[in-house]
Amino acid sequence: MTTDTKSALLDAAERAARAQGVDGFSYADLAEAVGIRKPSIHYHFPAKSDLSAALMARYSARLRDVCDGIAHQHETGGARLAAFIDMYRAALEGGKSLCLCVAFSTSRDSLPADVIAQIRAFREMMIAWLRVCFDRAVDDRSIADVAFPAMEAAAALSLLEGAQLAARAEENPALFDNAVQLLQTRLR
Amino acid sequence: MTTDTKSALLDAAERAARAQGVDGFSYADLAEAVGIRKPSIHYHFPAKSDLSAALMARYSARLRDVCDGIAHQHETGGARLAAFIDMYRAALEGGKSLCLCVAFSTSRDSLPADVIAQIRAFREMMIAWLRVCFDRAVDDRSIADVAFPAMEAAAALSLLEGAQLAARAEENPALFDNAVQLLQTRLR
DNA sequence: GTCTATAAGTCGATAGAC
DNA sequence: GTCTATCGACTTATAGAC
Repeated sequence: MTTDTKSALLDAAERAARAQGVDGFSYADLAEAVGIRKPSIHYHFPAKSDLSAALMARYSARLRDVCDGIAHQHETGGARLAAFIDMYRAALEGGKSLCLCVAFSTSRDSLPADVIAQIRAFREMMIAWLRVCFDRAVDDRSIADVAFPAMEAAAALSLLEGAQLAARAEENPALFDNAVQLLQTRLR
Repeated sequence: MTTDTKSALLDAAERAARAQGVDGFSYADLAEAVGIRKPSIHYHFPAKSDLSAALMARYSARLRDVCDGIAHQHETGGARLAAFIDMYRAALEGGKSLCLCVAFSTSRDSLPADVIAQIRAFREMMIAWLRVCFDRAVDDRSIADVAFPAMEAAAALSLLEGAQLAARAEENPALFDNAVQLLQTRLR
C-alpha cells in the first residue's frame, strides 16, 4: 500500500539520519532498507529536500506530543525536567543515534531554507517548554537555585544537545551522563 | 616551497571543515583555494584521512597553547572561564564556523579510528583545563555556587559545544549568547 | 612537487514502460 | 506505484610525464 511504503521510508530515513546525518545516507540505502528500487523513492519524495522536510515535520509533531504527555504526567518542574533529560538520554540509543534536530543541525548547508526554519521552530518549541519547567520550579522548588528561568531553558537545551554530540562521537553514553549530572543534582 | 603549500592546504582545509564539516569540502575545493591542481594535494596528504589527522593534531596543539596563555594571563577561575567562553564565541565567526572538535564530532563515521581518538583526547584536555578553573573558583569564589568542579567542567564543555551547534545551524550568534548567559551570570 | 589524464565509484534525479 | 535503464555531476584516488 501507498501509505505503508511512505511510512516505511520515513522510518528508515529517520533512523539513518539520526545515526549518520542527512548526508550520511543515500536513496540507495533507503531502497535496500525498505525493499524497493531506488527510483521508486522519488515517487514519494521527488527530491531529498522533500524527504528532509517531511522527516522534520513528523519528528516535530511527535516530540510536541511526547512533551505534552510529560506535562500531563508530572506536576512539578523538576519532575518534568527529569523526564525530558531521560528522553534525550534514550534518544542516544547507546551512543549510536542523536535527536533529529541535532543531526540536522550538523549538516545545515545541505538543507533547504524551509527545513532550517523548521529546525529553528523546533528549538523554540523545546525552549518554551523547558521555560515552563523552570518557571514552575521557582514556585514549587523542585529545581535548586532557579533565578532566571529563560536563561535556564536556553542553557539546558544546549547542554543536552552538546552532551548528545559528544556521546555519539565516541559512541559512549557515559559522556552524556557526565555532562548532565550537574543539572540532575539540582533536581529535588 | 613544500612547507608553504602544506600549511596553506591545512589552513584552507581547517576553514572549510569548520564551516562545512569534513564531508562538506572536497580536494577540488582545496585545490582552488590554494591554487594548485587537485591531484597535487595527494602528494602532501595521500588520503583525506591523513589530512583529517593532521588537521586535528595541529588544532589540538594550538588550542593547548591558547589555553596555556589564558592560564598565564588570568589568575582566578572565573576570569579564565570568561576568556574560555570568549574563545568559543570568537570561533563562531558570526555563526559561520565551529570549533574543529565540534565539526569533526558531527561527522564521526567518515573519520578513521585514530582521528576519533584524537577527538576524545582533545575533549579530555579541555575538560581537565576547565576542571582547574572550577577547582580554583571554589577557593577564590570567582564563580558562584561551585559544589562539584568535575561535573561543572563536563557540563561547561557540552554547553559551549551545544551552543555553537545551535548558533551555526541558524547562522545566528545570538543563540550562542542566550545559551551561555546563565553561566556568565555566575562569574564575579 | 606539480602536472595531465583517467579510473572507478558514488550520488540524486529523470524518462518512459508496465 | 514500482520497475529498468540511464544521465550528468561529483567524489577520492592512481599512473606516469615533466
